[in-house]
Amino acid sequence: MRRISADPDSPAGLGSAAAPTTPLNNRAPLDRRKILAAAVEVIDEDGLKQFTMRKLGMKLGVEAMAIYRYVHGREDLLNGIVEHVIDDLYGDPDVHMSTGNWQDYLVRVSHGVRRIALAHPQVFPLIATRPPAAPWVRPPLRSLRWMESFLDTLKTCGFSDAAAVAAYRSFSSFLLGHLLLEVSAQGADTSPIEQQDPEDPPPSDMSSYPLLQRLESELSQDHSAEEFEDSLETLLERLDRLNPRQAGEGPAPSTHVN
Amino acid sequence: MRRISADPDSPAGLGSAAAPTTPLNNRAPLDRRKILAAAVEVIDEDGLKQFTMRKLGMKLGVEAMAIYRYVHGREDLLNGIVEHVIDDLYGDPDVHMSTGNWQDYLVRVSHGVRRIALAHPQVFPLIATRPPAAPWVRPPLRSLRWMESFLDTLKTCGFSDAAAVAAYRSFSSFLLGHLLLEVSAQGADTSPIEQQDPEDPPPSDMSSYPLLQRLESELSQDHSAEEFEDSLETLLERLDRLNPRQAGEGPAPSTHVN
DNA sequence: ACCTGAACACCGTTCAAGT
DNA sequence: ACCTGAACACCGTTCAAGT
Repeated sequence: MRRISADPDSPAGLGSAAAPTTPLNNRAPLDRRKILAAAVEVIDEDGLKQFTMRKLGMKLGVEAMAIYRYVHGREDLLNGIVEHVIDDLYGDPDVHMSTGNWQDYLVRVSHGVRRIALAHPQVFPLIATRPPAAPWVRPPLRSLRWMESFLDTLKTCGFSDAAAVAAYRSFSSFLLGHLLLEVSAQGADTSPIEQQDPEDPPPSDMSSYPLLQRLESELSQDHSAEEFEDSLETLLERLDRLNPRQAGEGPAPSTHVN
Repeated sequence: MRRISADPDSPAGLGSAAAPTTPLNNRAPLDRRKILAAAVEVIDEDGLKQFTMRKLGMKLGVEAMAIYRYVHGREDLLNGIVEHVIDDLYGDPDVHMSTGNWQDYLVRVSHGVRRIALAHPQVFPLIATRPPAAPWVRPPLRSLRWMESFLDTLKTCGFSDAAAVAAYRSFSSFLLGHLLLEVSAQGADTSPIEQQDPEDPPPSDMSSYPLLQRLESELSQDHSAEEFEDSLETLLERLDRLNPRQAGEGPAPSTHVN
C-alpha cells in the first residue's frame, strides 16, 4: 500500500518547536503534492478544526503565504487534500487488481476505503462532506477515475446501465454511513464539555434513561469491523439480485480480508 | 418571513418573576432558543461556511458579543443547533405516536429525519459530523432521549438487548449514509471551481471516461426518494430476522408515507 | 523563480463600561 | 439585568518587495 502521509521520519511531537527539522528537502522548492501530504499530516495530528494555513506553513518550514503559489486558496487546498487521499488509494494495486469478479472488486474497494478512513480519521469527515463537483459524484469515491472504474467493472460483469448506477449509489451510501460513524466514534471523547443552562435537564444524568443505563456496556462494545463485513455481505447479495447475468457462481465470497 | 420560531407562548405559567413590561418595541431580551432558531435560519440562508457570530448577531438585531451571555462560545452554539433541530423532531407527535409496531416506528423516524435533512440541507452535515458526546451516541439521532425511545420501542417488541443495539447501529448508519449523500448532492453546483495544474488531466474533459459520458443521463437522474424507501424496506427485513419474537405479522409494511 | 514583510478585512472572545 | 465599545489574538489573502 502506498503511503499517504509522507515523512514517517518526521518527529512525533513537534508542538510549537520552531525547527521544521526536515533537513534534506527543505531546500527543494515546495510543490503541490508536498503541500497536500503535509496538510494531511497536520490534520491527522491536530484535527481539522485546528488546521490553519499558518500552521501548514510552519510544518513546511515556510511562511503561510508561500503556499498560495501552489494552491488557489483554502478551499482549493481542502479539495486537493481529499483528491490526494482518494487518488492515492486508486493507485493501490491490491485494490485494483482485476479478477473479473465484481464482488471481489467491491470488497477490495471497501476495505481500501475503510483503511484510509481509519488511517486518517480526522480527514475522513472532510472526504465525506466536501461539496461534490457534480451531484452524481458521490463521496467517498469522489473522483471520475473511481466512478469510471467502478462502473466499468460492473458493466463487464453483465450489469445493465441502470443496475450499475443503482449499485454505485447503494455502495457509496453504505460506505459513507458506516465509515463516518466509525471514525466519529473514534474521536468521541475529544468533544468539548457542554454546559447546560439550569432550566434544562442536568448534563449527564442517566436516571431518566433506564434502558441506556442497562445497555451501556452493550452499547460501548465496538464491533465495527464485523458490522462492516456483515453489511457489506448483505449489500453484495442485494446487488447480486440486480445483475441479470446470474453466472451461478454460488454465494458471495466472504468479505473478510485474508 | 422573518420569524422562525413562532413563539406564540408568552412566558406564561412561571409568573413568579414579574415580567418587566416589554413595550411594543420588540426588544424582548434574547434567549437561548431564539438564538438557536435564528442560527438555523442563517445557516439555511448563507451556508455553514458563512455562518459567523457577527452575522448571527446582526440577524438578532444585536451585537455579536451579546450572544455570549446565552451560549458558551461557538462550539457550544454549534452543538446547541444540532440539539435544537433534532429535539424539535423528537417533539413531533406524528413521529412519536405509538402503534406497538417497531417497523412503523422506524419508518416514521426515518421519514421525520429525512424531512429535517431536506428542510435544512445546510445544517445536516453539521448534524452528521459533530463529535458525539459518547462513542455510542450516533448521528443523526444524537440525543439520549432518542436512543432511549428507539431502544425502548424495540425491546417492547421483543428484541433482545444485543439485537436492539445491533438494530440501532444499522439504522443510524443507513440514515446517515443516505441523507448525507442526498443533501450533499443538492448543494453540488455551489462548489468552487477548481483549477488543476497543467500536468494533471484537464479539468472537465470527459474523453477519458467513456462510461461516465455514456451514463451521464442515468447518473443525473434523481431517484433518492425511491432509493431511500427501498433501502429502508431492505433494512427492516434484515432487522426482522434479528427479532426472535416472530409475531407472524406478515411482511414489513410499505415504507411510503401516506 | 521562489519566498517574505507588511498590510487588510474579518474572525472569536473577553471585559470593563454603559443603560 | 442585559447589551455595547474597545481591545486582543488569530485568521485567510494580496501584493509589492526582497533574494
